[in-house]
Amino acid sequence: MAMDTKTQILNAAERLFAEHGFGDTSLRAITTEAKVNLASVNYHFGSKKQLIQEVLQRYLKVFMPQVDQQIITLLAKHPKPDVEQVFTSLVKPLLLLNQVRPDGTALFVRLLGRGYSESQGHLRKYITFHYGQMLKSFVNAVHLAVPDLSSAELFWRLHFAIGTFVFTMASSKALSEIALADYQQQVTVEGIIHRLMPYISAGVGAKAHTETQQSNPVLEIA
Amino acid sequence: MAMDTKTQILNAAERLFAEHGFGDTSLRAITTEAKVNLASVNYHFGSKKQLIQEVLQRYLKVFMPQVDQQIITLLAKHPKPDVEQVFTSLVKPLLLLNQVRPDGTALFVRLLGRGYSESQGHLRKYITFHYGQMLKSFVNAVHLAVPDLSSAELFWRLHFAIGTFVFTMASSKALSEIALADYQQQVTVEGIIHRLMPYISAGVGAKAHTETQQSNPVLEIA
DNA sequence: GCCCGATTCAAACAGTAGTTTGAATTTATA
DNA sequence: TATAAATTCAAACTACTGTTTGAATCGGGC
Repeated sequence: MAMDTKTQILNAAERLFAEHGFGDTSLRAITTEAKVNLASVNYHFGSKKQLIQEVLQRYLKVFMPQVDQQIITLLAKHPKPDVEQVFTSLVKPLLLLNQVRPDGTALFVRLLGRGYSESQGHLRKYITFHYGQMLKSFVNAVHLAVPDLSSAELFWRLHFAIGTFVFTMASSKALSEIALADYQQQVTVEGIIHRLMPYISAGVGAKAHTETQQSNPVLEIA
Repeated sequence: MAMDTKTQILNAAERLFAEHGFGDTSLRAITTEAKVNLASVNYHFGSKKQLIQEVLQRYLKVFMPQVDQQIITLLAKHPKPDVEQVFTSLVKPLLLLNQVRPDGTALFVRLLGRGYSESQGHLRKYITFHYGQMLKSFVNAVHLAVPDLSSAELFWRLHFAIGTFVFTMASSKALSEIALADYQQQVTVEGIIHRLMPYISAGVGAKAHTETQQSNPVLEIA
């Protein structure tokens, strides 16, 4: 059946993409793993680029509305949430992805990491375009938690947070291996996510340093 | 003269590597930019991989001893430094790289970002192998600043910090463009580095969360 | 049973990659 | 200046990429 082939491709692709990255995973590797013909990727998806999008979309369409829901619930209970509450509201939606696919949480966060590192902004634009409103709700919630930060400073802090998260997840396999070898720690993606929360929360919530410390005046624009 | 060709290749390579990444920069693009023959890369460097190493090595061999020096100086003055002091001791060595090459600081941090994201651990191993002792000094200094963290927790925190730094630097060009368009901020790499310090310091110094919160017992190893 | 659209398949295509070759040329040495 | 080594060069080589082609095959509706 047709749907089988399509799903087999998606499943094989996400595994290989997560492990080796998009650029270093060839369609031949995917179709071999999926036990389907090479041409079926272009038949069912049109191109490799669209395949990548559909791989991510399977998770994003579940994840983003869940986050939106969590933020609404959080703000209803705590109109002035603290930073850790806001970021922790990402955890449940992330763990829920294990119901989308076996090991879905780990796959998704690794794919996200790959996407951000490899796609020179394509993924950021894609998410902004398709989920712009939900993104804004989240940013606003963070701003409620750190009202003293300027919008510009918040922009930087959030991208620092994305960097922390995305890099850690993209490297999570290597890091887990080191942690096991050097510290006898058996690590799961879920464990890493929980470990990240205090770091990101403290970082985003840090008192802003002497703003515009060495920077030139910002005023040449009327 | 031979040295000219070699240097021209290094200069062209680092610029293109920093902008497009290692994988997406072809030797043909490098040799065209450097106005030298294609085969001269393999003649002078042996392979693309070795070229990448030499590009990084030009900075690492200056940067790492400088960091070592800074840490020694810091600990002499403050045997119990705080987190921000330790991380801020990276700033001067970073800025010094502008004397290695024009715009050297920006080039180096971007190359480092690319190296960490693209080379699946090769760069980490390379640095550990060649600069292991200096690395340990730095880690020890951080541990002095956050003595309450276990070694394992410190391991994670430091890799979170690397992630923050490396991702931000690899994306620095895109982020700067957004900051300019959306916030009329004229941003320099030096400015970003200073902006990172409070975030990273607060993150690494954050109180450890309920350690082994949901994790399974670690004890199946005798 | 036949037909038609959907799907699969092996094969080839066009483009790019890093690397190698061997002759031409430049540079240094004596 | 003659010789030998170092370097440059155009060209080809091998390998791999995503994509396309056109025929073979499959499945459901008449």
